Amino acid sequence: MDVHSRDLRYFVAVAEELHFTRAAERLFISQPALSKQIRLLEKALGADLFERDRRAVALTEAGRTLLPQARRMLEVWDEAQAALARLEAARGARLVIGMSTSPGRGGMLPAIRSRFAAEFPQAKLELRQLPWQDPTAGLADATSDLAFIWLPVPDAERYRWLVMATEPRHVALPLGHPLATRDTVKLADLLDEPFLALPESAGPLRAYWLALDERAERPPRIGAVVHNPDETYEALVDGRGLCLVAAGNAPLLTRGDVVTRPVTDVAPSRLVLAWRAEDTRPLVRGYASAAAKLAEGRN
Amino acid sequence: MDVHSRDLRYFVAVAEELHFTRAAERLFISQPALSKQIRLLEKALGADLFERDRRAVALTEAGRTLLPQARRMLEVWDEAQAALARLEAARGARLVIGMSTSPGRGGMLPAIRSRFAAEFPQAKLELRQLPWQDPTAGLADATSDLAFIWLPVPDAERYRWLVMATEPRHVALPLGHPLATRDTVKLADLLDEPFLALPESAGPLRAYWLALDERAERPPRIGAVVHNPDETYEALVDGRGLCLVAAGNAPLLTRGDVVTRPVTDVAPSRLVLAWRAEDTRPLVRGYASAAAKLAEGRN
DNA sequence: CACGTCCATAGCCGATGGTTATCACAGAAG
DNA sequence: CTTCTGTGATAACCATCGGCTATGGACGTG
Repeated sequence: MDVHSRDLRYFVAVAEELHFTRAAERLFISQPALSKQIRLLEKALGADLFERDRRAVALTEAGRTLLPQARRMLEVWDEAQAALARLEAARGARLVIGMSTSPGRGGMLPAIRSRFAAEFPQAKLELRQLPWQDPTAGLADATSDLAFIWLPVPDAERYRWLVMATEPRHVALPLGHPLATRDTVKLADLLDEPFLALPESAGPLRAYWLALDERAERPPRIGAVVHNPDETYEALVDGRGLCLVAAGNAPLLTRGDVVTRPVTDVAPSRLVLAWRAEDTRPLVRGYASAAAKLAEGRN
Repeated sequence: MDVHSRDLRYFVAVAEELHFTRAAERLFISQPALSKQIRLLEKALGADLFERDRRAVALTEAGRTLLPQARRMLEVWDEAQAALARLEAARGARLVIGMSTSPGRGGMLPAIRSRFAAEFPQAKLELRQLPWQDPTAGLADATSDLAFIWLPVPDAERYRWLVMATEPRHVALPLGHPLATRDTVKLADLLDEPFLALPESAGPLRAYWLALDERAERPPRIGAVVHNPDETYEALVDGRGLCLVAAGNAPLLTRGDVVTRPVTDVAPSRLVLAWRAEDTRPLVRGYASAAAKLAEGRN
């Protein structure tokens, strides 16, 4: 009998959560899909793996027998992929990491690099800053292999990602602005102000940083379109508008006559490490999993 | 990235044969299907596994890296299934082995039993002789879990099997029959004789033992319909007809006034151990693989 | 008793994994 | 040189699989 490693992942997830709905969430699939797959696995094995007792899910003896074996299968496969990744690395493979804004945030980038290098010492990494016309920082046109970008990602089903930071959004203003005297502001305070906007090509991300969804019927005035941190800084001190910015990106703008203030009633922003869904090269996954271990440690 | 163990089996087969067509045969799939799956695996891994050089197929470095890991994955899965099978056995699971005729053949049955018992000491085996109305010896109605039967199996896609013996066919005759003086006979010698036939319900198997395909335009005369070895023996000594019989089954009939003679120009018969394709219970597979090891040893 | 929680079922749909038929090409044979 | 043979790749097609949403039914709980 054959198995799909996916089904083993599903099984392990349910065995760990002992809760189908939660396990399904963790696996990013629907609960019925998970139920069905587990049922099919049980049918294929000819043995029940879980005892569903209306209110509780428990492993059967067969489930307890299978669990360590399933984990081992998954480990062996991980190891196989790592071996292939090391081979790629040894052949001089190079990974291009794109970013929309420097991830900064207390050495996140070097921390990932060192974890990654520990496993794939020979792999080469190349970092690229990309202008904001491309909200995927080079993933879309495959000039980057992975990218640090902001949700929402356009064409979301084409990508996979890992949330690296969830941060409140601030508003950036020139020092002389009346709101600069406040400690915090509300979105309502900003609705009549001109905004700096991302280029049209940024799609839903442009809307997101203009808080379009949250400003109800009040369309924003666009003071300027900006393509990188420097342009943004200049537009701010010029008084051409203000803009929302992730708390962690505030340092990029507050270098002289610009300050940022928390906006207390907008949804926080999420910085993610993303890659193309169809790009299953082990080295790419290797970088992602180095980042995942780090993100885990931080949470 | 996920894998299907089937794809790993395919990969290992090609790596061992270094020949797609032969590997496909071994895997019981078509060559294009195999080519496609290997291509997809390579694509998913982002690395070529084979170098196809028109006349030769060779492993790439990535292929050589993956091969031992793939084997290990498959081993771990085998072990997982064996563990589940042992669990089933420990719970008192019972396997029913049906047979159309006693397999005999120098202790094949005890040999399989002892191999099987070595791995699953607690499993119970039950042997059943079934009359010839059912050419699947109880598989069709699930009263048997595995069965020793003869090809061709009706509804072939519902079953899987393992060839346990390939044997020339003899003709069984009463001692006084004119052909009994010959050492061997040809099918042509038999075309005008009345034949003992399996019941209609035996389907293609009835046709097979009447050699319908091989007698061209000469339909057989049916002397009697027989349902088990005893009936057959009696019909033979009664002179109601003669019949083809696998060499290994000759001892069942040659107990007194019946002899058998090789028929030199009919295709040999194949005795198989069969089970239902959808029955993937590890214990069933365990019995089959005990039989497989034995069959290997014999060939 | 009404409600919420949670797993199962039903119906639907695109992707996957198989099939057969055919191609393109290399080497062997004539 | 042409033809035949063996091999892997490609194309077109089809059933099954793995996902989704919507809904059901059996509990505990307020």
